[in-house]
Amino acid sequence: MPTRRTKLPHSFYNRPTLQVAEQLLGKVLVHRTPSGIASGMIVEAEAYIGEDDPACHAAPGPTRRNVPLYGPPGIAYVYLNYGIHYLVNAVTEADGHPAAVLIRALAPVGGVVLMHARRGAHVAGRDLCRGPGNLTKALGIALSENQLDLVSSRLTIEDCGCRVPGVSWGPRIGIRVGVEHPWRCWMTGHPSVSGRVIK
DNA sequence: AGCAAGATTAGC
DNA sequence: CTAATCTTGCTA
Repeated sequence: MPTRRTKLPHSFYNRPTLQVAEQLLGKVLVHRTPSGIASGMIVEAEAYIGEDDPACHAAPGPTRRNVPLYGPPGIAYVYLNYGIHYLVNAVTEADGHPAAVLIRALAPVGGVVLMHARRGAHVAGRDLCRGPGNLTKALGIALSENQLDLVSSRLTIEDCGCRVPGVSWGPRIGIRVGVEHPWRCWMTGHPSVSGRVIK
């Protein structure tokens, strides 16, 4: 019998963001579209916490773009980065407290054929959802998925009962401010973790 | 109104 | 190393 998958409840996200980030590792991000269902296990995530975190989108205060961060936990925050890539976050902590976990990499679980169709047939399996912009493309996540409820919408995060063998922590990558916080976590040694070095 | 920078990626 | 491409927030 396959392990029963259960959607993570809102209470899962209504906790300190670092704790949510670590516990999201091993969980499965699922997107159901008319084209089919695609899913992947989260292997890398970063925490962005409050207006005092210079790298958090909430740093300038509330704006039209970052309003989801100020809303209730368990909601998706999707935005366009560099004008090209969509990045997906899970909003955390109590309503009114802006914080979120950025999903940076997945290990493909289901819908691999669909992922190849979206990303290109030449892409290696371990690279299909490697990197925050790549995984949204593979799962078909765009601005239309912004503010979806991760508990009850077509975009969900589920617990498959997977055990995480090891977790590593380090500085967040791809940012120029806030690098002093070791708020990036990943499954130690997993091949789908984005290991890009930023100068 | 104009401009620089940004939680990235692919290609040369 | 650099282009691609668009929203935000600051300056004028």
